[in-house]
Amino acid sequence: MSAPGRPTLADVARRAGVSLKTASRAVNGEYGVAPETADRVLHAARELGFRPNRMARSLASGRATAAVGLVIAGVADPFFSMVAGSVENVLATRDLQLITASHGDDPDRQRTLVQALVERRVDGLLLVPAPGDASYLARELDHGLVVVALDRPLEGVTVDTVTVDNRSGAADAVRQLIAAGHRRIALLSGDTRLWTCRERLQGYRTALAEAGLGSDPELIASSAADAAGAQQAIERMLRLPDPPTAFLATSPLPGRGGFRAMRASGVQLDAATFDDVSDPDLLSPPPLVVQSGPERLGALAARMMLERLDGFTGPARSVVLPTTLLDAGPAAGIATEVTA
Amino acid sequence: MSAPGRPTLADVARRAGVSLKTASRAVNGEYGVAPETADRVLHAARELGFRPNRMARSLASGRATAAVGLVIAGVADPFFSMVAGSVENVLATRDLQLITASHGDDPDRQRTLVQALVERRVDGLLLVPAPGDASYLARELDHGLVVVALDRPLEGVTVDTVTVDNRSGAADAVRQLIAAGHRRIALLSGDTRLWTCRERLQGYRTALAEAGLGSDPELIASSAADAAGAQQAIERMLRLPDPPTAFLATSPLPGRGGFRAMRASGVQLDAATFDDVSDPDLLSPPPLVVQSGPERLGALAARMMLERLDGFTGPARSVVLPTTLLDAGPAAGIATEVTA
DNA sequence: ATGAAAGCGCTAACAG
DNA sequence: CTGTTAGCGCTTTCAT
Repeated sequence: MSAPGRPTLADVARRAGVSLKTASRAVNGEYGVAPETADRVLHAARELGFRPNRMARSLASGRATAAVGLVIAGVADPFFSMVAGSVENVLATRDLQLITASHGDDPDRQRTLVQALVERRVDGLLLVPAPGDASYLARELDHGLVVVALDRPLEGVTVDTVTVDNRSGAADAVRQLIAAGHRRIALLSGDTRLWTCRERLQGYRTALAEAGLGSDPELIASSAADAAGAQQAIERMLRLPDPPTAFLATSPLPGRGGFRAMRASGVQLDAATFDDVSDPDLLSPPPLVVQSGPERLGALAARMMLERLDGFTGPARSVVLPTTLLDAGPAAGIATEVTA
Repeated sequence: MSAPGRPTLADVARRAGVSLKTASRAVNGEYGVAPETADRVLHAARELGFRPNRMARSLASGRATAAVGLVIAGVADPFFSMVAGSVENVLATRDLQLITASHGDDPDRQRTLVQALVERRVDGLLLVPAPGDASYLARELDHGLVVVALDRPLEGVTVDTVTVDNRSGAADAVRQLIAAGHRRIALLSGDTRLWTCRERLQGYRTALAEAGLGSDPELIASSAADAAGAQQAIERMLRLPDPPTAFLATSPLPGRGGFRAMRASGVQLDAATFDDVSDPDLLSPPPLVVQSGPERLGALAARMMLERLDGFTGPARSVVLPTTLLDAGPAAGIATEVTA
């Protein structure tokens, strides 16, 4: 009985007895409309339930769409959802809408998503790059697309980038474990196609080398991207003649797997893990947490994007943020046991 | 040196030496184009880096925008991010883009967001309603907007809704605590403006009443929406002459607060909590977890929306899903202590 | 202060 | 098989 499609501005104009242009002016609150006329138009609009069509608007005006795309590995992942949250907060200050999409670290999927967003003419693209070449973006950049990479660098094109110093973060954590007396430190790595994981592995190796401890391949589980895989890996390592006394997990999931392994086998290890954002202090023993700071990453990337949208045209900037080492509870307790 | 704006279909047509319409057909892979001509057009498109403007497309064709809005309390919240993830998965099967936005339980903000999404002409709206009246949606429904509410009912309009049986979930958890011997069970409630929290409170009361245990106001902390508040509340309760021996938290955050309180005061309580999605089994003691199942909620709501988009026009449906009670580890241990 | 005409980038009818 | 003419809903010129 209703819904003959949505009312258009023409409908509003007709109902108010004015021209299309006058209605447009009134609705947009522009100058040059008699207060009384404007009132009449606004009234008509309200009665009709008029909602301007933003697509038509930006098509006609050539102005921006006021939407930005956020392409991440996975929305459901707490780390990335925190990134999304902080991005949203920054964007909301400018009434920019967020179109989110996940590529699940699949480069082809990423390409598809980027294309879809370009076809929607988003003003900008915030990207947590999937592994692999992304030089196809060059063409979009040429056509004026603003792209900011975050958490990982983008391969194949040069754009504003904000990452964290993963190597130092991992190295610091390992150094602290070594200082606590550990000599056999396992590494539970997430997907090694990921730049972040590879960097963290480097940091791990560096810190071990510094201390004159070679890195034992048997203590490196590089295919333990999920909790179950990591758990098995640790359980296997615990059966070694010279088992680990501590571990570093390059992502939260393997870290949790490590804790499960401890639980299942009744052994206590000192733990260090990256980016565990859900109350790591309630775990026992409380792990060392290397924090990338997802909110900080997202907020900074979003701000860099806003600067570009505001007209900044300098060369691509690259920001490398330091990680924060959170000691969820001193690891000393276990450590002394080990050294004793 | 490049970027004279994006190439349009007209540019492609000109370069390929064909008419606009032919170019359109070729680009869209429609019938009725000589293979050789199509090839020429596609080539031109590729060279120019042509990307169809979807806004123009849907404006001209009157077809849908292939975008749906997801308005939730907060993207950064793990529960809602899991909802978002499952929604995205379902929508991806139809190449629908997701525009996400958070209202932070502010009804005004929700209204603003809904309006913005309507102005973008999203095909549908998935909504975790903020508290308060939303009858303004009636007008949009009239104009053909498809709305599906999830996790909470929408006040003021009748739309497809998918929620869970919060009362039974809470009651079941409390019953189990009672069965384990507890008589003094605290309630840590999140924001009581929220329907879910109020329902859970009801369930809590019901289960206590069933067992002939009145609900003691001193054991109900209804302003403990965050972890810190809940922690303080529990710590206060522990100083009561007759302190609680267990608690039920209506949301994950208060639940975590409860665990912090236990830790800080060195007291062990049996715990039950709603929707703690991050390895509750690693907490000690492992809590009972009442699971709303965010993925299930999101996926079902998304599917209901797809049915509507596919033309289903029946009356509004309301699905109430059962919760799942996850026993992260038998609570019996502590319970026997209590009853002994 | 208001309006008529043209056009944004594309598709939808109809022709040829 | 291909092209022409409208027109989507809105904003621009440029008049009046």
